Amino acid sequence: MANQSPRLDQIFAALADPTRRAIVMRLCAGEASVGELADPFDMALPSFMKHIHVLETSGLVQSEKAGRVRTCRLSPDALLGAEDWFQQQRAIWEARLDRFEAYVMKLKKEKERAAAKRPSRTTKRKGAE
Amino acid sequence: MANQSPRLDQIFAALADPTRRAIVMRLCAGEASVGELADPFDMALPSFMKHIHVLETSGLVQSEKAGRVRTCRLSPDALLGAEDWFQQQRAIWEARLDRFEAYVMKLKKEKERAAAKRPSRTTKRKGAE
DNA sequence: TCTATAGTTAGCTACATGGCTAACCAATCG
DNA sequence: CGATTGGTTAGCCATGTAGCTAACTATAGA
Repeated sequence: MANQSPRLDQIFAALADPTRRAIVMRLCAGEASVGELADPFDMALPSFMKHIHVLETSGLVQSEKAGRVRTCRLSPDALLGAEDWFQQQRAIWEARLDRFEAYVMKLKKEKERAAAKRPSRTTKRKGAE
Repeated sequence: MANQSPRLDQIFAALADPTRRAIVMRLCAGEASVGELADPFDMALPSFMKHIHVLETSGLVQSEKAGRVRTCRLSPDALLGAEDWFQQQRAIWEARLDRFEAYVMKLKKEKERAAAKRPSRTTKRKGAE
């Protein structure tokens, strides 16, 4: 099953912060330096750097330093990994809904057959879950 | 833009914990009581209840009490909301890739035209980003 | 070389999180 | 009624997180 994945932990934890989500959104539009990224935020640089670091250890962002400027870019693989998790859950959920629907249909069929046998009785029932 | 959404904060924060992800996965397969949910975990009930509460305030899970048993179910809307966020980011990312690819194609065309003009020069260049 | 720029390191505070125990309701069941 | 079960409340503790300032390093530009 392997869903104890510390990678997912880190990715979701990283995305739980609006500042960090904003950084990711910004980087979706293309790479940028730390300074450029930090500019819109009313926050001291060291605080901001911590966010960058969290994003980096989660694998969502990569960066490299050239001269005195560090350029950050998105690592789309990590984003896809998290998206996959949702899709898996949705698949399971939808499979369950299908099964449930099938069950309801079966009930309905049975009810109809019963109604055909003794058509006088009103086919009313509550609590179909 | 509205991506300061505290709802997303809470959803991602909720999913950052492996215990809570496991609960969500379990609930994808159908509703369950607190006791049933807690059973697989080696954790005191009050600690476990905190996780349930986090999931509930994030909107991922709903629950109601009948008699002395509380039954939990998944609220698929919240999950979809988070999934949407990824899809939006991916859309932006892919649009950028398209633009970038178009840009590379343009460069290539230009290079070819240049090469046609003076075919002697070797068309070698590094660092196209 | 001097200065300004772009990050970085260190170290602090306040608060949130995840876990525990102990004690406490409130429905069931015998 | 009395005991059991299923959950809840209260309160404690250790650790993690988000922010800050101050001081430092290292490159780029004048």
